[in-house]
Amino acid sequence: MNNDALPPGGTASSRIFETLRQDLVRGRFAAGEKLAINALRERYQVGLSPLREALNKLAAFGLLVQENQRGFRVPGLNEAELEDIARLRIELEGMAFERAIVQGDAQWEADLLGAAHRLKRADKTQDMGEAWEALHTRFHRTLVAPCGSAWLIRFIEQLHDQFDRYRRLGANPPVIRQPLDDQHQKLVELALARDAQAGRALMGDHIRQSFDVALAHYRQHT
Amino acid sequence: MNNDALPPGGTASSRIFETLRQDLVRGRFAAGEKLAINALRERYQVGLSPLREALNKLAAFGLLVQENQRGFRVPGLNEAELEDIARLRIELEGMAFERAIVQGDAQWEADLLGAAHRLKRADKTQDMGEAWEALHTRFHRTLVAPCGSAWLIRFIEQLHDQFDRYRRLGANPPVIRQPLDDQHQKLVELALARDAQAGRALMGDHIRQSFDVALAHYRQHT
DNA sequence: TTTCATAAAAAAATCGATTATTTTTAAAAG
DNA sequence: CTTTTAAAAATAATCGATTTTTTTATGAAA
Repeated sequence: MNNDALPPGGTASSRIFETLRQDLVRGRFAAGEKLAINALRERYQVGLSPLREALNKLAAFGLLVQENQRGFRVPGLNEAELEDIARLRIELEGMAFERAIVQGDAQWEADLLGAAHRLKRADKTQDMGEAWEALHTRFHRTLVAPCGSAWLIRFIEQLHDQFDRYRRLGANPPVIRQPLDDQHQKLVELALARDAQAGRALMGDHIRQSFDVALAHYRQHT
Repeated sequence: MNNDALPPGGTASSRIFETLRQDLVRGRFAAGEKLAINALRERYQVGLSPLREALNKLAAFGLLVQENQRGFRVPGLNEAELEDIARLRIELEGMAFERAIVQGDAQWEADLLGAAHRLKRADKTQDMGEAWEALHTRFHRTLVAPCGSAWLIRFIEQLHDQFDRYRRLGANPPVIRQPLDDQHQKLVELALARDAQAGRALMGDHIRQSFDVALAHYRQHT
């Protein structure tokens, strides 16, 4: 049975792109794995042209590695790169959150509270599934949304996808999640208090803690 | 006569990608222009499949805008975005140069001197053509090369392409170039002196000055 | 055995044609 | 006139087949 039907709407190319992006971030493909294009065609029930267009785009975003004349493969994982990604996240998301705290308006405060609330509810009720993941992504997106830089947001989201490849290597039981969730709450408080300096600092701490978790997952995984 | 033959080597897709990337940065397409795929096919003498793969990749890098079901267009230009790009360049290239100064080895020092020398010679002898542009790009790439972060370099190069769309809107006569070229020289000196702080600061100044030039070009252009 | 060359198979890349969607044109209705 | 509708044209997206290149398999020579 085919459990990989694509979402409706848009072009075949854009749908297979988004589906593959998520599957890559979720670790449905092994790190370093060579992608068999024909198998993908089969699995996702999609034509060759839209599939190749999506693969090319994913390679441009760094979610695949493209080698001329020898197709596409899933990028490998390694500790040094995880450090690189985390370090850059600290810089970029710290910068973005600081700017957001300065520039965000009342609507942003409301959005933040909403996103944080939905995430917190999912923390308790759900089993850390994809629903939680989607809310978590949205929460972090909201934190930096009014930073005023489209390019900064673009880079941050790219790094998030990369980071999540490591973070999602293992499960996050409540014991692990608790301190991170508390930080989410405090990030909102600092945003509402308009404390840009402290906000940036806490964002750094938060990413460092997530890094520790992701690193542990990575080490256990290998 | 067809003056747009593609460079040899690699796949058709990779060649048309690189050619289009350069043509976009060089401003051979008007900002906001809708790309007529069939015209491109003709102009660059390339098949539809590799062409579309290249366009998809360029869109992922932000050098094109893709709209589902209505093809590709060249992104527009506007002052706010130029500011955004410059501001991010200051942060990211400043960060990268600072790290490079700390981490770069003797080979880097030699590379820097070489790249600076070739650029300086081109300043005097050439007419600011593509040869100079290539050396200028290489010089800036060398400055940050040993920063230790592949992702940082990736983002910096993306921003460079974007920035150059503005900078190359107009010509840079020697009068304009002189202070910028002097800064190139001083950047090398600070690198050799291992003054990371001052290096970062000067990199910021340099980008700010380039921004002024690019902004002037942009305003004159519209 | 190992190395090298060659043939066969597999996979990647490309092509040309088809299908689907949007845009333009032109005519009809208000 | 302006707006609406329908048809035609143009363009984008996709498909299936072909070509090119790489990888694997096979056997001969060192």
